[in-house]
Amino acid sequence: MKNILLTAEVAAKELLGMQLVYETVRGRVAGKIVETEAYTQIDPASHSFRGQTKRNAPMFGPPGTIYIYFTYGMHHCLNIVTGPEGKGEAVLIRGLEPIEGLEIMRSNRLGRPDEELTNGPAKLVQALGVDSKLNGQQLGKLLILEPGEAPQTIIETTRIGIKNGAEIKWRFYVAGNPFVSRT
DNA sequence: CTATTGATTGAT
DNA sequence: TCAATCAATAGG
Repeated sequence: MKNILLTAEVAAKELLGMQLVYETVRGRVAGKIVETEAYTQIDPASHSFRGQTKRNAPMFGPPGTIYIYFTYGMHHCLNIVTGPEGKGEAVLIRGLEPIEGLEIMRSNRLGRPDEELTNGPAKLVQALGVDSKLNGQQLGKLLILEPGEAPQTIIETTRIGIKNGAEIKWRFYVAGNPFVSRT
């Protein structure tokens, strides 16, 4: 898994087009990654900016560590740790194109049309049915990264929902894909 | 645009 | 201890 050994900024682009697969008791749920954001320790918007704490400890783990955090009192977001262990870098997964397990995703997000199953960081966590029990675990067991086709055009722009570091263009998405959270 | 919701953080 | 903040979403 060479891609997650790279710095977060590069890995975020490499992850676009790859498949995220979650093995559940109800079946396989999978989607293509179409939107990501990079966060590093020198980045004022990153959870790791002020050093390691109990909450962000998984970000300082080895590459391929899963970091799932709880925010706004109601949402979970999924990150994949990149770079060497101890660097505090990760890539936030913001958008997925559903591939497998559509029935499971729909049941996890009742009342939502298919286009709104996975077009946002907290939405895709809910659709996959990912549990905070995975926080701190390694990729490759329940949650798996599988190779895919690199997208033709990648758009680079500013990240969403942050104040500090807002000018840094570390949001990446597949041009024209309907499962990108915003345009 | 606002309400929602609770853990985390930094200031008293 | 208390108040502000927060990598978001849904509904009007």
